[in-house]
Amino acid sequence: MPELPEVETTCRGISPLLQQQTIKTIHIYQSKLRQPVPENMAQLCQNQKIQEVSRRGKYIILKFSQGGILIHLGMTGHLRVLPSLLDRKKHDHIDVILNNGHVLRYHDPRRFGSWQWLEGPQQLHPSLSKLGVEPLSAKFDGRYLMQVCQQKKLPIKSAIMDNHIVVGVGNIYATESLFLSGIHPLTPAGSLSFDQYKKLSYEIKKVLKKAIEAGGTTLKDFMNPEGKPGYFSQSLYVYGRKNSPCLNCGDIIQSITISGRSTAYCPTCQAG
DNA sequence: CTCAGATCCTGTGCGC
DNA sequence: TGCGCACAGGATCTGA
Repeated sequence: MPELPEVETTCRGISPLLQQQTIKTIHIYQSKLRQPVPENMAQLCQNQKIQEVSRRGKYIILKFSQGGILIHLGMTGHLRVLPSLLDRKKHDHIDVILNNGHVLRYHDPRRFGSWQWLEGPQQLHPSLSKLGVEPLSAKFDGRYLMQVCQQKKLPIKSAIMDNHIVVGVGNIYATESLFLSGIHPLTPAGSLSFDQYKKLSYEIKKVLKKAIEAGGTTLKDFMNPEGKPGYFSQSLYVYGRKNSPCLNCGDIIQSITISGRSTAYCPTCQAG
């Protein structure tokens, strides 16, 4: 389940292997992803030179001199650069073959990901145009969070998971950052104190940065077929710990459903 | 406008 | 041991 840190790690991992490389051809074995891969994707990408590999929210962008590819890993997507075309496995859906023989391989069992062609100014693409601020940017702080949550009655957890407000905060890190902030996930978004907005934005940044740092150790694996990049055995305080004792106070971790997502919290540490 | 819920997909892990 | 089912969740759409 790639969240922002995993996507960032993927981006950093594949970037040096793709930069300035030219695409020879693309093999699309399965085009039925979350939305169909454009039929002319391979054609559009042929002989294109990858100028830059970047991330926006949970999207990875391969930029050409004109146009580019917009990749989302969905729930179970992986990108890996391999030395050759050998050893294709089940659920390997797309291969981008470079002139140097290396292969950027997309693997995605659940096919929740997407590959879109990017045309014209990036920021105008429908998938990018409405995205909120980057959580690790200076724009994301207590003041911003307070401003965008004003008058909102939906749970604060739903608000910080809303792409239009802030990108890249999925269920795991939303759950964790609320615990670390001592805020109950059902608290109406508009009713936090300024100190709570500050604390929450700070904890979101902190938990994401920590995860990215942990991911740095797996960067070398992006060129290793046997490696397992992108997933961190990070210590989680509440996520997935339903009915276990709180690591802070010993109370039993509860779980509720918010917007269809399981949400663990400590009734004592997150009372208010 | 605001917000909740359904939808897409398949591997995993649980109970019986 | 094996079967069946609930569950996992990001983005997008629908409808109250």
